[in-house]
Amino acid sequence: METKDSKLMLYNTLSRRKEEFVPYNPPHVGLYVCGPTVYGDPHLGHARPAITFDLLFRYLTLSGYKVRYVRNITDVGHLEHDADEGEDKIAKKARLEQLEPMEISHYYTERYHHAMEALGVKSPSIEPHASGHIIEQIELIKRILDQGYAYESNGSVYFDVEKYNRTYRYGRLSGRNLDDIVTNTRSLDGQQDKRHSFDFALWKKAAPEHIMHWPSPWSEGFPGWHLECSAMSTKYLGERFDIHGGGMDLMFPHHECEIAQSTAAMGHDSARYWMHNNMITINGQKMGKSLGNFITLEELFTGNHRLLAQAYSPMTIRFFILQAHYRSTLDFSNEALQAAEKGLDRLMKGVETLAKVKPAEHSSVDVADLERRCREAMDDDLNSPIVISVLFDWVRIINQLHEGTQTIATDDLARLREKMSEVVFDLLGLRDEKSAAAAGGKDLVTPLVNMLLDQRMEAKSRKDWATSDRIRDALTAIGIRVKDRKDGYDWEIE
RNA sequence: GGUCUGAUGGCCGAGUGGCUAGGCAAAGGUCUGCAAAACCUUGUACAGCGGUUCGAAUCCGCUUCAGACCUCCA
Repeated sequence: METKDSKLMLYNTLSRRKEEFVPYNPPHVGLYVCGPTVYGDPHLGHARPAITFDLLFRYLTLSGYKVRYVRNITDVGHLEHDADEGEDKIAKKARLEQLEPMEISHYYTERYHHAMEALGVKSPSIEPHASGHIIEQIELIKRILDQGYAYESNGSVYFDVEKYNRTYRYGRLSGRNLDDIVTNTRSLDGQQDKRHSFDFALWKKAAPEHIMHWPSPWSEGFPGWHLECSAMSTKYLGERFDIHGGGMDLMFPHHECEIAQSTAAMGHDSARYWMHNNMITINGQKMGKSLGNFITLEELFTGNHRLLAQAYSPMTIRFFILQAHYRSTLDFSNEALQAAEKGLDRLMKGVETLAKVKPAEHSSVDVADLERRCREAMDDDLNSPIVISVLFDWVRIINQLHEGTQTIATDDLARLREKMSEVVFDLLGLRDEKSAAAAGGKDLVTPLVNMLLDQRMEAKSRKDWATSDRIRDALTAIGIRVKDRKDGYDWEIE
C-alpha cells in the first residue's frame, strides 16, 4: 500500500462529507478513539469501533504513516441519572458485588483485551485510563474556569454552555442548535446546582456514600464523563491532532461536549476529522445495554446465548463486520453470520490454494488490478466491503490458476502472493484459524496421508475402485477430505 | 415533539445518473469410475407516487415504513 499519489478520503462528521485526509504533521498521524467503559463484558457492539479504527490504524500504517493511536479505558466518571443519581457506574457495581472499583475495572479491562486480541484488533499505541489522569482533568477544568466558560456551584463545576455558545457554536458536530437543546432536554434530578439544564458537569462533588473520589480545589469528588477524552487526547496527541473516532451514539452529547471543552480551554478545535462508526442492530434495533438485547463477545465465541444457533469464531465476527461499511448499520442474524463464516472459509481456502499455484511462462492475469482496486476502495472512506469483493474476484482467479485455465508468470505469482497476504492479513487483519488449528497435527500426518493417497492413486490406475474408495472413506472418517485432481490429489483437514 | 439517517433480488450487503459489486442460499452444466472440491452459466433487485433528464434504482419533492440521537451507551 506504499502509494504516494493516492488520496485518502475520509468522511468527516463535522462537514458531513468526505474530505481528503491531510495530516497536520506528516508522516505522523494522531488518532484518538473512545474506548470502552469497563464495567461489563464487551459485547458485539464494542467490536465495531474497535475493528473499524483498527482497520484505519492498519491502513494508515501500511500507507507509510507513523500513527500514534490512543484509545482510552473509561474506568471512572460516568454519572448515572437513575435512582442512584450521582453515583458513578463503576462505583455502583462495586458496592453491589462488594468489590473494589479498581478490581472491577481491571477485571473487565482484561476481558476486553482478550476479546480484542481474539478479534485481531491491534493494541493501540497508548491506552490511558481515566483514573490515571485525574490531575490532567483537574488542570483542564482550571483552564476552562480561567477562560470563563465554567462555574463552580456547591463543590461541583459545570460547563457554561450558554456562554460558550455566544462565542463558539455549541452543537456543530451533531447539527443541533442551543434552542433545540433547550426545548428538548429532559429535566433531571439533582440539577439545582446548574444554571441551565444543558450545562454539563466538569467536576462533581461526591456524595458521602460515593466510594470513588479524589481531592480537587472544589471538593472531594470525581470528574465529569466528557472530560477524560479532552484531557488525555491533548496530553498524548497535542492541542491539535488529526482524527477523533468513536461510535455514532457518542456524537451527542459526548463528542459535542469534548469539542466545547477543548475549544473553551484552548480557543480552537482539537481534532480535525471526526469519524463515527454506525451501530450493530438486532432485529433492526440498536444492540445495547439499555435495551438488554446485546450479545457479549464471549457468548458469540461459545454460542452460549438463546439467540445464537451456533458458536461463531472471532474471525467470523471480524469478517462479518468488515463486510459492511463502517457508516452503515449492520444487522445481526444467524443467517448473516453463517454466510460470513462460509465466505471467510472460501477466502482462506483461496489463500491456501495460492500457495499451490504453479508459475507459467506468461501471465494471463493482471496482478496490479488487485492492489489498485483495494487501494481505491480503502481510499474511498475505508470501503472494506469493496476490498473483500475484490479479494473474492481474485479467489476465483486463483482457483482458475490452480485449475490451469489461467496462467501466471513467476514474478507475478510472487507479487500476487505478497499482495494477497498483505491485504488479507495485514490490512484486514484476518487470521486463518482453521489451518492454524490443523497445522500442528498436519506436519505429522502429511507423510502418512500422502502415502495412503499414493496407494489410492495406484489402485485407481488399476481401476480398483473398491480399494480406492476404502482409502478415501477411511480418510474421510478421520476428518480428511480428499479432493481429486486431474493429475493427482489435494486434501485438507476438515 | 425536535434533529438526523435509512428503505436494494430468498438472506446479508456495496454502489451509482447510462457500463456484472461481492458473499450466502438456489438452479443448470463441466470435470470425475463415483463423490467431494473447483470452474462455467443463470437471477433482470433497487419502498410507493410524482418531477428533472436523451436516460434515474442513483438527483428533487411528497407519501409510507424503519432506525438513531435528544438520558448512560460502541
